[in-house]
Amino acid sequence: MLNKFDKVVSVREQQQTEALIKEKARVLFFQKGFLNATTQEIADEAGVNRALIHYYFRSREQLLDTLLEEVVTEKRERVRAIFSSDRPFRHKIALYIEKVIDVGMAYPYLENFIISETARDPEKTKIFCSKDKQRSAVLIRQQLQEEIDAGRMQPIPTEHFMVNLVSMCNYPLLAKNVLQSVHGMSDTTYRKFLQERKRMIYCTIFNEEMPEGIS
Amino acid sequence: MLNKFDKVVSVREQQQTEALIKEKARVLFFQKGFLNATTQEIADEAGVNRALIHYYFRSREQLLDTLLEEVVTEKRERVRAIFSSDRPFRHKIALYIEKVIDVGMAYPYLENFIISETARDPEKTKIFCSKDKQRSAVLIRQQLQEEIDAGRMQPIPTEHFMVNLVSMCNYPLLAKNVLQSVHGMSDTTYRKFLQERKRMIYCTIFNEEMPEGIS
DNA sequence: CTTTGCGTTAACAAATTTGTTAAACAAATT
DNA sequence: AATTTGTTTAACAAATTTGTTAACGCAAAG
Repeated sequence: MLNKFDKVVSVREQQQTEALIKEKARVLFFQKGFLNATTQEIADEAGVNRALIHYYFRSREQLLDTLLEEVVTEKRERVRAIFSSDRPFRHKIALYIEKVIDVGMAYPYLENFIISETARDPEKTKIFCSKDKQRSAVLIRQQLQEEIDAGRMQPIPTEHFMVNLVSMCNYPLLAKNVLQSVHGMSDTTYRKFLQERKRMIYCTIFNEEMPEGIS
Repeated sequence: MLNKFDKVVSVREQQQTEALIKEKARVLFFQKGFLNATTQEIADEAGVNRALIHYYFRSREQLLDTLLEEVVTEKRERVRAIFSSDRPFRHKIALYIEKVIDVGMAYPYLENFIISETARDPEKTKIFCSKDKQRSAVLIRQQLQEEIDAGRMQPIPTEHFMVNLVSMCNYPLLAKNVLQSVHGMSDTTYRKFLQERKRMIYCTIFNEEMPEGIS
Protein backbone atom coordinates (compact mmCIF):
# COMPACT_ATOMS: atom_id res chain seq x y z
CA MET A 1 0.00 0.00 0.00
CA LEU A 2 2.78 2.40 0.83
CA ASN A 3 4.78 0.81 -1.92
CA LYS A 4 3.87 3.13 -4.74
CA PHE A 5 4.13 6.28 -2.65
CA ASP A 6 7.45 5.23 -1.25
CA LYS A 7 8.74 4.61 -4.69
CA VAL A 8 7.73 8.01 -5.97
CA VAL A 9 9.39 9.74 -3.07
CA SER A 10 12.49 7.65 -3.29
CA VAL A 11 12.83 8.12 -7.01
CA ARG A 12 12.39 11.85 -6.75
CA GLU A 13 14.99 12.06 -4.05
CA GLN A 14 17.39 9.62 -5.52
CA GLN A 15 17.92 11.92 -8.42
CA GLN A 16 18.31 15.07 -6.43
CA THR A 17 18.93 14.68 -2.75
CA GLU A 18 22.14 16.62 -3.07
CA ALA A 19 20.39 19.45 -4.89
CA LEU A 20 17.54 19.34 -2.38
CA ILE A 21 19.91 19.82 0.53
CA LYS A 22 21.58 22.77 -1.13
CA GLU A 23 18.23 24.32 -2.01
CA LYS A 24 16.92 24.06 1.54
CA ALA A 25 20.20 25.26 2.99
CA ARG A 26 19.78 28.30 0.79
CA VAL A 27 16.35 28.87 2.24
CA LEU A 28 17.72 28.78 5.77
CA PHE A 29 20.81 30.88 5.15
CA PHE A 30 19.72 33.30 2.44
CA GLN A 31 16.00 33.67 3.05
CA LYS A 32 15.68 33.32 6.79
CA GLY A 33 19.08 34.70 7.68
CA PHE A 34 19.76 31.73 9.97
CA LEU A 35 23.50 32.07 9.91
CA ASN A 36 23.98 29.50 12.65
CA ALA A 37 21.73 26.80 11.25
CA THR A 38 22.96 23.41 12.43
CA THR A 39 23.33 20.35 10.21
CA GLN A 40 20.25 18.97 11.96
CA GLU A 41 18.19 22.04 11.11
CA ILE A 42 19.31 21.88 7.50
CA ALA A 43 18.43 18.19 7.33
CA ASP A 44 15.02 18.85 8.87
CA GLU A 45 14.30 21.64 6.41
CA ALA A 46 15.14 19.25 3.57
CA GLY A 47 13.30 16.36 5.21
CA VAL A 48 16.30 14.03 5.00
CA ASN A 49 18.54 12.22 7.41
CA ARG A 50 21.32 14.34 8.81
CA ALA A 51 24.00 11.85 7.80
CA LEU A 52 23.20 12.57 4.17
CA ILE A 53 24.69 16.01 4.54
CA HIS A 54 27.99 14.39 5.41
CA TYR A 55 27.52 11.79 2.72
CA TYR A 56 27.21 14.42 0.01
CA PHE A 57 29.28 17.28 1.40
CA ARG A 58 31.64 15.61 3.89
CA SER A 59 31.25 18.41 6.46
CA ARG A 60 29.07 21.37 7.32
CA GLU A 61 31.97 23.63 6.43
CA GLN A 62 32.22 22.21 2.93
CA LEU A 63 28.51 22.58 2.35
CA LEU A 64 28.82 26.26 3.19
CA ASP A 65 31.84 26.61 0.95
CA THR A 66 29.92 25.01 -1.90
CA LEU A 67 27.00 27.38 -1.40
CA LEU A 68 29.31 30.39 -1.26
CA GLU A 69 31.14 29.31 -4.38
CA GLU A 70 27.87 28.78 -6.25
CA VAL A 71 26.20 32.05 -5.38
CA VAL A 72 29.30 34.07 -6.11
CA THR A 73 29.57 32.39 -9.50
CA GLU A 74 25.91 33.06 -10.21
CA LYS A 75 26.32 36.71 -9.30
CA ARG A 76 29.39 37.03 -11.45
CA GLU A 77 27.62 35.41 -14.38
CA ARG A 78 24.67 37.77 -14.13
CA VAL A 79 26.92 40.82 -14.05
CA ARG A 80 28.93 39.57 -16.99
CA ALA A 81 25.80 38.88 -19.02
CA ILE A 82 24.46 42.38 -18.48
CA PHE A 83 27.63 44.32 -19.15
CA SER A 84 28.71 42.26 -22.15
CA SER A 85 25.50 43.02 -24.00
CA ASP A 86 25.45 46.06 -26.25
CA ARG A 87 22.68 48.10 -24.77
CA PRO A 88 23.26 51.73 -23.80
CA PHE A 89 25.15 52.05 -20.51
CA ARG A 90 22.21 53.47 -18.57
CA HIS A 91 20.03 50.66 -19.75
CA LYS A 92 22.53 48.17 -18.41
CA ILE A 93 22.61 49.87 -15.04
CA ALA A 94 18.82 49.82 -14.90
CA LEU A 95 18.90 46.11 -15.69
CA TYR A 96 21.52 45.51 -13.03
CA ILE A 97 19.44 47.26 -10.39
CA GLU A 98 16.37 45.30 -11.47
CA LYS A 99 18.20 41.98 -11.22
CA VAL A 100 19.89 42.62 -7.89
CA ILE A 101 16.69 43.69 -6.22
CA ASP A 102 14.61 40.88 -7.70
CA VAL A 103 17.09 38.22 -6.66
CA GLY A 104 17.52 39.99 -3.36
CA MET A 105 13.83 39.86 -2.61
CA ALA A 106 14.00 36.08 -2.81
CA TYR A 107 17.31 35.86 -0.94
CA PRO A 108 17.54 38.95 1.27
CA TYR A 109 20.31 37.59 3.48
CA LEU A 110 22.58 36.37 0.74
CA GLU A 111 24.89 39.34 1.16
CA ASN A 112 24.89 38.84 4.90
CA PHE A 113 26.05 35.29 4.37
CA ILE A 114 28.88 36.33 2.09
CA ILE A 115 29.99 39.05 4.46
CA SER A 116 29.88 36.84 7.52
CA GLU A 117 31.66 33.93 5.88
CA THR A 118 34.47 36.09 4.56
CA ALA A 119 34.79 37.79 7.94
CA ARG A 120 35.08 34.44 9.69
CA ASP A 121 37.74 33.28 7.24
CA PRO A 122 39.35 36.03 5.13
CA GLU A 123 40.94 33.35 2.96
CA LYS A 124 37.57 32.93 1.34
CA THR A 125 37.72 36.37 -0.23
CA LYS A 126 39.88 34.74 -2.88
CA ILE A 127 36.69 33.56 -4.54
CA PHE A 128 36.23 37.08 -5.82
CA CYS A 129 39.56 37.22 -7.58
CA SER A 130 38.78 35.32 -10.78
CA LYS A 131 39.83 36.36 -14.28
CA ASP A 132 36.18 36.60 -15.20
CA LYS A 133 35.44 39.10 -12.48
CA GLN A 134 38.36 41.20 -13.62
CA ARG A 135 36.96 41.29 -17.13
CA SER A 136 33.60 42.59 -15.92
CA ALA A 137 35.33 45.23 -13.85
CA VAL A 138 37.31 46.43 -16.85
CA LEU A 139 34.17 46.51 -18.98
CA ILE A 140 32.28 48.62 -16.49
CA ARG A 141 35.20 50.98 -16.05
CA GLN A 142 35.44 51.55 -19.81
CA GLN A 143 31.72 52.04 -20.31
CA LEU A 144 31.43 54.45 -17.40
CA GLN A 145 34.36 56.45 -18.70
CA GLU A 146 32.77 56.68 -22.15
CA GLU A 147 29.58 57.97 -20.56
CA ILE A 148 31.51 60.60 -18.63
CA ASP A 149 33.66 61.60 -21.61
CA ALA A 150 30.53 62.03 -23.70
CA GLY A 151 29.35 64.52 -21.08
CA ARG A 152 26.27 62.47 -20.30
CA MET A 153 27.06 62.30 -16.59
CA GLN A 154 29.10 63.88 -13.79
CA PRO A 155 32.69 62.65 -13.49
CA ILE A 156 33.06 60.06 -10.73
CA PRO A 157 35.71 57.45 -9.95
CA THR A 158 34.60 53.97 -10.98
CA GLU A 159 35.03 52.52 -7.50
CA HIS A 160 32.75 55.10 -5.95
CA PHE A 161 30.19 54.73 -8.69
CA MET A 162 30.10 50.98 -8.23
CA VAL A 163 30.03 51.14 -4.45
CA ASN A 164 27.21 53.70 -4.56
CA LEU A 165 25.30 51.35 -6.79
CA VAL A 166 25.77 48.10 -4.90
CA SER A 167 25.28 49.84 -1.57
CA MET A 168 21.90 51.27 -2.47
CA CYS A 169 20.79 47.98 -4.01
CA ASN A 170 22.00 45.57 -1.37
CA TYR A 171 21.75 47.35 1.95
CA PRO A 172 17.95 47.69 2.01
CA LEU A 173 17.74 43.96 1.36
CA LEU A 174 19.93 42.77 4.15
CA ALA A 175 18.75 45.34 6.63
CA LYS A 176 15.17 44.38 5.82
CA ASN A 177 14.06 43.71 9.40
CA VAL A 178 15.77 46.78 10.78
CA LEU A 179 14.40 49.16 8.17
CA GLN A 180 10.92 47.68 8.31
CA SER A 181 10.91 48.16 12.05
CA VAL A 182 12.39 51.66 11.99
CA HIS A 183 10.02 52.94 9.32
CA GLY A 184 7.09 50.88 10.49
CA MET A 185 6.46 49.04 7.26
CA SER A 186 4.52 45.81 6.81
CA ASP A 187 5.87 43.05 4.60
CA THR A 188 3.80 44.10 1.61
CA THR A 189 4.63 47.77 2.12
CA TYR A 190 8.29 46.87 2.17
CA ARG A 191 7.99 44.92 -1.06
CA LYS A 192 6.41 47.93 -2.71
CA PHE A 193 9.13 50.10 -1.26
CA LEU A 194 11.79 47.90 -2.81
CA GLN A 195 10.04 48.08 -6.17
CA GLU A 196 10.03 51.87 -5.97
CA ARG A 197 13.68 51.81 -5.08
CA LYS A 198 14.62 50.45 -8.48
CA ARG A 199 13.73 53.76 -10.05
CA MET A 200 14.95 55.77 -7.08
CA ILE A 201 18.41 54.31 -7.23
CA TYR A 202 18.60 54.91 -10.94
CA CYS A 203 17.61 58.54 -10.51
CA THR A 204 20.00 59.11 -7.64
CA ILE A 205 22.88 57.56 -9.53
CA PHE A 206 22.22 59.46 -12.74
CA ASN A 207 21.06 62.63 -11.20
CA GLU A 208 17.65 62.49 -12.84
CA GLU A 209 14.36 63.85 -11.57
CA MET A 210 12.31 61.52 -9.43
CA PRO A 211 9.18 60.20 -11.08
CA GLU A 212 5.90 61.88 -10.15
CA GLY A 213 3.21 60.22 -8.11
CA ILE A 214 5.47 58.86 -5.40
CA SER A 215 5.57 60.73 -2.16
CA MET B 1 57.43 39.62 44.43
CA LEU B 2 54.32 39.17 42.34
CA ASN B 3 52.31 40.76 45.11
CA LYS B 4 52.37 44.34 43.94
CA PHE B 5 51.75 43.49 40.31
CA ASP B 6 48.89 41.18 41.20
CA LYS B 7 47.34 43.87 43.30
CA VAL B 8 47.51 46.45 40.55
CA VAL B 9 45.81 44.09 38.13
CA SER B 10 43.18 43.08 40.61
CA VAL B 11 42.39 46.67 41.55
CA ARG B 12 42.14 47.71 37.93
CA GLU B 13 39.83 44.83 37.16
CA GLN B 14 37.82 45.04 40.30
CA GLN B 15 36.54 48.38 39.19
CA GLN B 16 35.76 47.45 35.66
CA THR B 17 35.70 43.78 34.82
CA GLU B 18 32.17 44.07 33.56
CA ALA B 19 33.10 46.98 31.30
CA LEU B 20 36.22 45.17 30.17
CA ILE B 21 34.23 42.15 29.04
CA LYS B 22 31.81 44.29 27.10
CA GLU B 23 34.66 46.23 25.51
CA LYS B 24 36.47 43.10 24.37
CA ALA B 25 33.26 41.50 23.19
CA ARG B 26 32.77 44.57 21.04
CA VAL B 27 36.21 44.06 19.56
CA LEU B 28 35.37 40.48 18.63
CA PHE B 29 31.88 41.12 17.30
CA PHE B 30 32.10 44.62 15.83
CA GLN B 31 35.73 44.88 14.78
CA LYS B 32 36.62 41.36 13.80
CA GLY B 33 33.18 40.29 12.67
CA PHE B 34 33.43 37.11 14.74
CA LEU B 35 29.72 36.54 14.96
CA ASN B 36 30.10 33.08 16.46
CA ALA B 37 32.60 33.98 19.15
CA THR B 38 32.21 31.59 22.09
CA THR B 39 32.13 32.64 25.72
CA GLN B 40 35.62 31.17 26.01
CA GLU B 41 36.92 33.32 23.17
CA ILE B 42 35.37 36.42 24.70
CA ALA B 43 36.92 35.59 28.07
CA ASP B 44 40.32 35.01 26.46
CA GLU B 45 40.13 38.32 24.61
CA ALA B 46 39.41 40.05 27.91
CA GLY B 47 41.96 37.97 29.80
CA VAL B 48 39.44 36.88 32.43
CA ASN B 49 37.93 33.62 33.60
CA ARG B 50 35.02 32.46 31.51
CA ALA B 51 32.76 32.12 34.55
CA LEU B 52 32.88 35.88 35.02
CA ILE B 53 30.86 36.30 31.87
CA HIS B 54 28.07 34.36 33.51
CA TYR B 55 28.63 36.13 36.80
CA TYR B 56 28.06 39.52 35.22
CA PHE B 57 25.71 38.73 32.35
CA ARG B 58 24.06 35.45 33.37
CA SER B 59 24.28 34.00 29.84
CA ARG B 60 25.96 34.56 26.52
CA GLU B 61 22.59 35.53 25.10
CA GLN B 62 22.12 38.29 27.66
CA LEU B 63 25.59 39.65 27.01
CA LEU B 64 24.70 39.96 23.33
CA ASP B 65 21.41 41.58 24.18
CA THR B 66 23.18 44.10 26.38
CA LEU B 67 25.64 44.94 23.62
CA LEU B 68 22.84 45.30 21.09
CA GLU B 69 20.84 47.51 23.39
CA GLU B 70 23.84 49.72 24.08
CA VAL B 71 25.00 50.26 20.52
CA VAL B 72 21.50 50.97 19.30
CA THR B 73 21.08 53.53 22.05
CA GLU B 74 24.43 55.12 21.18
CA LYS B 75 23.44 55.34 17.53
CA ARG B 76 20.11 56.84 18.38
CA GLU B 77 21.74 59.38 20.64
CA ARG B 78 24.19 60.47 17.97
CA VAL B 79 21.43 60.91 15.42
CA ARG B 80 19.32 62.86 17.85
CA ALA B 81 22.22 65.15 18.76
CA ILE B 82 22.93 65.98 15.14
CA PHE B 83 19.39 66.61 13.98
CA SER B 84 18.32 68.55 17.07
CA SER B 85 21.04 71.12 16.56
CA ASP B 86 20.21 74.18 14.47
CA ARG B 87 22.75 73.97 11.70
CA PRO B 88 21.62 74.08 8.08
CA PHE B 89 20.17 70.76 6.93
CA ARG B 90 23.00 69.98 4.55
CA HIS B 91 25.51 70.62 7.27
CA LYS B 92 23.72 68.10 9.48
CA ILE B 93 23.79 65.49 6.76
CA ALA B 94 27.51 66.06 6.26
CA LEU B 95 28.02 65.62 9.98
CA TYR B 96 25.95 62.46 9.99
CA ILE B 97 27.99 60.94 7.17
CA GLU B 98 31.19 61.92 8.96
CA LYS B 99 30.09 60.31 12.21
CA VAL B 100 28.77 57.09 10.71
CA ILE B 101 31.91 56.48 8.71
CA ASP B 102 34.26 57.37 11.54
CA VAL B 103 32.48 55.11 14.00
CA GLY B 104 32.17 52.50 11.28
CA MET B 105 35.90 52.47 10.66
CA ALA B 106 36.43 51.46 14.27
CA TYR B 107 33.52 49.01 14.26
CA PRO B 108 33.00 47.87 10.67
CA TYR B 109 30.87 44.85 11.58
CA LEU B 110 28.52 46.60 13.94
CA GLU B 111 25.77 46.70 11.34
CA ASN B 112 26.39 43.07 10.53
CA PHE B 113 25.85 42.22 14.17
CA ILE B 114 22.59 44.14 14.36
CA ILE B 115 21.32 42.57 11.15
CA SER B 116 22.26 39.04 12.16
CA GLU B 117 20.86 39.31 15.67
CA THR B 118 17.53 40.68 14.48
CA ALA B 119 17.36 38.01 11.80
CA ARG B 120 17.94 35.28 14.34
CA ASP B 121 15.26 36.68 16.62
CA PRO B 122 12.88 39.19 14.99
CA GLU B 123 11.53 40.06 18.44
CA LYS B 124 14.67 42.09 18.95
CA THR B 125 13.67 44.60 16.30
CA LYS B 126 11.51 46.13 19.02
CA ILE B 127 14.62 47.91 20.25
CA PHE B 128 14.22 50.31 17.34
CA CYS B 129 10.71 51.35 18.23
CA SER B 130 11.36 53.86 21.00
CA LYS B 131 9.68 57.23 21.36
CA ASP B 132 13.06 58.88 20.97
CA LYS B 133 13.70 57.29 17.61
CA GLN B 134 10.30 58.42 16.45
CA ARG B 135 11.17 62.00 17.38
CA SER B 136 14.35 61.91 15.31
CA ALA B 137 12.46 60.48 12.36
CA VAL B 138 9.89 63.27 12.55
CA LEU B 139 12.64 65.90 12.78
CA ILE B 140 14.42 64.61 9.71
CA ARG B 141 11.20 64.38 7.75
CA GLN B 142 10.34 68.00 8.54
CA GLN B 143 13.78 69.32 7.75
CA LEU B 144 14.02 67.42 4.48
CA GLN B 145 10.61 68.71 3.46
CA GLU B 146 11.65 72.28 4.19
CA GLU B 147 14.72 71.82 2.03
CA ILE B 148 12.60 70.48 -0.82
CA ASP B 149 9.92 73.15 -0.44
CA ALA B 150 12.60 75.82 -0.56
CA GLY B 151 13.64 74.39 -3.91
CA ARG B 152 17.12 73.64 -2.70
CA MET B 153 16.89 69.97 -3.67
CA GLN B 154 15.00 67.47 -5.82
CA PRO B 155 11.78 66.12 -4.30
CA ILE B 156 12.27 62.68 -2.79
CA PRO B 157 10.29 60.62 -0.27
CA THR B 158 11.89 60.71 3.17
CA GLU B 159 12.22 56.93 3.39
CA HIS B 160 14.16 56.73 0.15
CA PHE B 161 16.34 59.66 1.08
CA MET B 162 17.21 58.06 4.41
CA VAL B 163 17.75 54.61 2.97
CA ASN B 164 20.00 56.05 0.25
CA LEU B 165 22.01 57.76 2.93
CA VAL B 166 22.42 54.91 5.39
CA SER B 167 23.01 52.43 2.56
CA MET B 168 25.91 54.35 1.08
CA CYS B 169 27.40 54.98 4.51
CA ASN B 170 27.02 51.55 6.01
CA TYR B 171 27.39 49.05 3.21
CA PRO B 172 31.04 49.83 2.36
CA LEU B 173 31.85 49.31 6.02
CA LEU B 174 30.30 45.93 6.47
CA ALA B 175 31.32 44.64 3.07
CA LYS B 176 34.89 45.78 3.77
CA ASN B 177 36.55 42.45 3.02
CA VAL B 178 34.50 41.79 -0.07
CA LEU B 179 35.02 45.22 -1.59
CA GLN B 180 38.70 45.30 -0.74
CA SER B 181 39.14 41.98 -2.46
CA VAL B 182 37.03 42.84 -5.50
CA HIS B 183 38.71 46.17 -6.10
CA GLY B 184 42.13 44.98 -4.99
CA MET B 185 42.65 47.55 -2.24
CA SER B 186 45.10 47.33 0.65
CA ASP B 187 44.00 48.26 4.16
CA THR B 188 45.42 51.77 3.91
CA THR B 189 43.98 52.28 0.43
CA TYR B 190 40.61 51.26 1.75
CA ARG B 191 40.83 53.71 4.62
CA LYS B 192 41.58 56.49 2.16
CA PHE B 193 38.71 55.30 0.02
CA LEU B 194 36.33 55.55 2.97
CA GLN B 195 37.56 59.07 3.70
CA GLU B 196 36.86 60.07 0.10
CA ARG B 197 33.44 58.53 0.36
CA LYS B 198 32.33 61.10 2.90
CA ARG B 199 32.37 63.77 0.24
CA MET B 200 31.19 61.38 -2.49
CA ILE B 201 28.08 60.40 -0.60
CA TYR B 202 27.28 64.01 0.12
CA CYS B 203 27.63 64.93 -3.54
CA THR B 204 25.56 61.99 -4.72
CA ILE B 205 22.81 62.71 -2.24
CA PHE B 206 22.65 66.42 -3.01
CA ASN B 207 23.39 66.21 -6.64
CA GLU B 208 26.51 68.33 -6.42
CA GLU B 209 29.61 68.20 -8.57
CA MET B 210 32.32 65.85 -7.42
CA PRO B 211 35.41 67.59 -6.04
CA GLU B 212 38.39 67.84 -8.37
CA GLY B 213 41.59 65.91 -7.92
CA ILE B 214 40.03 62.55 -7.24
CA SER B 215 39.98 60.08 -10.05
C1' DC C 1 41.08 39.13 65.05
C1' DT C 2 36.91 37.54 63.02
C1' DT C 3 33.28 38.03 59.98
C1' DT C 4 30.98 39.39 55.91
C1' DG C 5 30.47 40.11 51.07
C1' DC C 6 32.12 40.51 46.57
C1' DG C 7 34.98 38.99 42.87
C1' DT C 8 37.40 35.20 41.10
C1' DT C 9 38.71 30.50 40.05
C1' DA C 10 38.81 25.55 38.80
C1' DA C 11 36.14 21.65 38.38
C1' DC C 12 32.07 19.58 37.14
C1' DA C 13 27.58 18.43 34.70
C1' DA C 14 24.64 18.80 30.95
C1' DA C 15 23.36 19.88 26.49
C1' DT C 16 24.40 20.57 21.78
C1' DT C 17 26.61 19.55 17.71
C1' DT C 18 29.57 17.37 14.55
C1' DG C 19 31.30 13.48 12.22
C1' DT C 20 31.69 8.20 11.62
C1' DT C 21 30.20 3.57 10.94
C1' DA C 22 27.93 -0.55 10.14
C1' DA C 23 23.78 -2.29 8.74
C1' DA C 24 19.56 -1.90 5.85
C1' DC C 25 17.60 -1.00 1.55
C1' DA C 26 16.38 -0.47 -3.32
C1' DA C 27 17.36 -0.68 -8.10
C1' DA C 28 20.13 -2.43 -11.82
C1' DT C 29 23.19 -6.13 -13.66
C1' DT C 30 24.75 -10.61 -14.17
C1' DA D 1 17.89 -15.58 -7.79
C1' DA D 2 22.32 -13.61 -6.49
C1' DT D 3 25.32 -9.77 -6.69
C1' DT D 4 26.72 -5.27 -7.02
C1' DT D 5 26.37 -0.39 -6.52
C1' DG D 6 24.82 3.71 -4.73
C1' DT D 7 21.77 5.68 -1.19
C1' DT D 8 19.71 6.00 3.32
C1' DT D 9 19.23 5.13 8.22
C1' DA D 10 19.95 4.66 13.25
C1' DA D 11 23.25 4.33 16.64
C1' DC D 12 27.42 5.66 18.43
C1' DA D 13 31.65 8.42 19.72
C1' DA D 14 33.94 12.58 20.27
C1' DA D 15 34.36 17.31 20.64
C1' DT D 16 32.61 21.71 21.74
C1' DT D 17 30.13 24.78 24.38
C1' DT D 18 27.24 26.47 27.86
C1' DG D 19 25.95 27.07 32.52
C1' DT D 20 26.51 25.88 37.65
C1' DT D 21 28.74 25.28 41.96
C1' DA D 22 31.66 25.04 45.71
C1' DA D 23 35.79 26.74 47.36
C1' DC D 24 39.23 30.45 47.62
C1' DG D 25 41.16 35.18 48.37
C1' DC D 26 40.84 39.57 49.79
C1' DA D 27 39.34 44.00 51.36
C1' DA D 28 36.29 46.42 54.38
C1' DA D 29 33.36 46.41 58.55
C1' DG D 30 32.43 44.96 62.96
